Amino acid sequence: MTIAALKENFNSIDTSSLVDKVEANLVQLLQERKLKVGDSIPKEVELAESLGVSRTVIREALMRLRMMGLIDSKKKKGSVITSPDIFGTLSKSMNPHVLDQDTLKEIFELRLVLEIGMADFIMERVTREDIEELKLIVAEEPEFSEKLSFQIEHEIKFHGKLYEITRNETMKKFQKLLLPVFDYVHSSGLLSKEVVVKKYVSHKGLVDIIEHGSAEMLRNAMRNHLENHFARIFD
Amino acid sequence: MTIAALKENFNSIDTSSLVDKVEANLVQLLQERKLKVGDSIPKEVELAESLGVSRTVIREALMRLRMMGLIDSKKKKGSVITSPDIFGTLSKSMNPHVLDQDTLKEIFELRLVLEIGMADFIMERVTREDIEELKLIVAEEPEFSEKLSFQIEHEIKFHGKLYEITRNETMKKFQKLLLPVFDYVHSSGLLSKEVVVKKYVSHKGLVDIIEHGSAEMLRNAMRNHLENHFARIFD
DNA sequence: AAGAGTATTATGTATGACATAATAAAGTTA
DNA sequence: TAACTTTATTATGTCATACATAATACTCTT
Repeated sequence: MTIAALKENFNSIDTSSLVDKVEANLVQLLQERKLKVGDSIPKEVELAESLGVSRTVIREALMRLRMMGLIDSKKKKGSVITSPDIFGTLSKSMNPHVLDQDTLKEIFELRLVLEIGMADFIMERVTREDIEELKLIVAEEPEFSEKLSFQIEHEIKFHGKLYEITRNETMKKFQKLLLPVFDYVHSSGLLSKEVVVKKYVSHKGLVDIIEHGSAEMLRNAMRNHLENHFARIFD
Repeated sequence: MTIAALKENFNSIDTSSLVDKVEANLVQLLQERKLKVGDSIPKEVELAESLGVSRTVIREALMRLRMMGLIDSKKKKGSVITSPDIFGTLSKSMNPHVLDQDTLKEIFELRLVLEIGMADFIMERVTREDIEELKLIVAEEPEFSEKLSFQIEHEIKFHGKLYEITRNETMKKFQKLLLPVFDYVHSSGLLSKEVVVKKYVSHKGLVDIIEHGSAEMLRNAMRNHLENHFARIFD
């Protein structure tokens, strides 16, 4: 047996706590029984008895499930299955103040990646109504002289609509999560370079392409539109 | 006051439990003190005393922080600050078996978005060594006749390397998270359409572009490379 | 039969106790 | 003195019990 194999073996000895096991147990139970949303699971004391552990352990395990968005606990009612919201969990830790700088920058980049990459989904799923709405939003675009908060608000509205067009709820939620971080990185002095407020492809330009262009064109236009941000990242 | 405003107000009445408050309190404490990784926080009993709640509540709150990846608890040592791993939290709930079908499909899409969108970061940050490594990986590409598991393994290796080239750890972790889901959706009968094993831009083609082409070219090539997947999603 | 009041129930909180593992301290041997 | 072993300490992990609280079910009154 090699050293590496030994270590592997050593690491794999069961170091998990009781709560860990109970948690795994419960998750397994949930997926085995194929429970529907709204179904309720056994009471804490029942679980404690049937699994042979204290209610404390059960409670901690249930709390984890709750944090995972698998269940929701109500007094008297007990715990019921809920549609798991993967990003609900994340939203807690996605706090600019608790994340280190490197991670913050990386999240900033992640947003750029998303917006460029989602072009195909926008072009595939955009409707007549979406385009009309986009045009409306663009029409309301604040003047360059107006308050910064207005401009940011408008930015969010426009790009938020783009996410909506993808008809991908997960992506939309993800964006909502990234937003405060993006904002934070953008406005705090985290990025060395200054903001160059050159005008590249405008929102209007993007809408035109969404209406008449192709996915490929949209990708390129979006890349150009985001040039200000990219310029701050790359040398 | 409008109905909506009323409801807003109504929802905002403090319905949070003690644990919620303590949790918020602790998070605030951590960010205020600007604690470094490795620093330890007060013991459970101390916290319980100073905040005037039971140890039970403290423990539940600490467990949440632990799930957020903010702290790590060791016996005797107490709890210490850790570099928050935002996706560590997610990995638990990112279980194909507990996610509903719609979410699974959306995650499938998310991966496609990422791979197309990250072209700029690849082109910006790729090194000579990366390209050599990519070439090596491509050279090892299994024959079309070989076992499917080999091909999948190779896929993961190649695309994993691409994520690595972005030098974005967060993105890489995110991909690692998405991987099992992607795999699950791909192989389970979740997508209506069959897999069309037409050959589009190959891995080798992608490497060529990374070596000699532009970000724009890479985006288009990647889109083409992923056509098999897109075809299964779009009608 | 509708409403008010009461009982029940399951989670939320509090407390105290012991188990366990990691560390520190003390002691032992070369 | 240094290295090793044993013992003590400490903080988290687990357990048990009791009471608080809120949501539901039940009963009684009118």
